[in-house]
Amino acid sequence: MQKKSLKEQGYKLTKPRQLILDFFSRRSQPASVNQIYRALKAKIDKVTVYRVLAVLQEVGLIFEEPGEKESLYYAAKKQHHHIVCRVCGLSQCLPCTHFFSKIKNFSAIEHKMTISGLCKKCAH
Amino acid sequence: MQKKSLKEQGYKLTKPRQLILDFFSRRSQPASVNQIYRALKAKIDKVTVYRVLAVLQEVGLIFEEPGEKESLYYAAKKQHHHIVCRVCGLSQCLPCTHFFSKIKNFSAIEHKMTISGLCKKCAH
DNA sequence: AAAATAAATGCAAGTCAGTTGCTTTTACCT
DNA sequence: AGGTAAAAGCAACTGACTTGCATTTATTTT
Repeated sequence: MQKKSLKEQGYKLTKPRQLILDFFSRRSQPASVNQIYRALKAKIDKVTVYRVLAVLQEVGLIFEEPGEKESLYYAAKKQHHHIVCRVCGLSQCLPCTHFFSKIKNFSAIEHKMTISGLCKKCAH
Repeated sequence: MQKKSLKEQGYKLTKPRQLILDFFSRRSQPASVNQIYRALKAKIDKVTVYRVLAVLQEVGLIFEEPGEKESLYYAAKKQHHHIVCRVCGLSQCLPCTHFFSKIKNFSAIEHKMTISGLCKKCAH
């Protein structure tokens, strides 16, 4: 189960970490730092949100996502494709297998694709 | 030619705008705001770089690009696909027709694709 | 179960990208 | 050349994210 993973990798299972894991277990869409912070404002500091997200990412429990409006998005599952509304930032995930053919309720204007890896120089 | 386009669309052809257009005519790869600013530091203010880039983009002389290291990248030609080195930020453009089969000198780790458009709610 | 301790949190202050307001300068029109 | 609207420059601001440090807390040891 999820909660063991943190301990297994030598991290403490603290209240803020629990709260953010719970947040993601209740939510299927990606979330920005601010969305997470707003949801937990009463309970944890914003700095802590950043730090917890960094740890959870390191441990592989959440993943960074590209988003248009606010800069960093995170999600509980690694997903490679999404459509993002340019106006309100609404983000919808597309399973790879379905891809273009399944886009609904969106007038697609353009796409951007980035393949990140290591160039010859940096690959040692 | 390029320089007419600005005037044709009702914009003045000022020194900062010339300098940035020249910068792009000498450069085939995308550039970040800071790269542009560093190259022209002696001659124009950073705020001006931002404002000129906004105008040139509006007029269609340059285009925004996704980049990994510094946030905003601009290029003189609209290109949809690139590979970005996670370590040094080196960015290489892929003509759509060639795509994956042509990637050289890169060990691709993963890709991200974003289709941006308008969701039902925002499309009016 | 209580004390010890290393790690994590919270707070304050800092950095860095990008923006805004306002005064001065400049391209272009006559 | 002179007038004027647009653009540049400067300073100060915002918002995302980071860092340093003192306090708190989850786990270890007894």
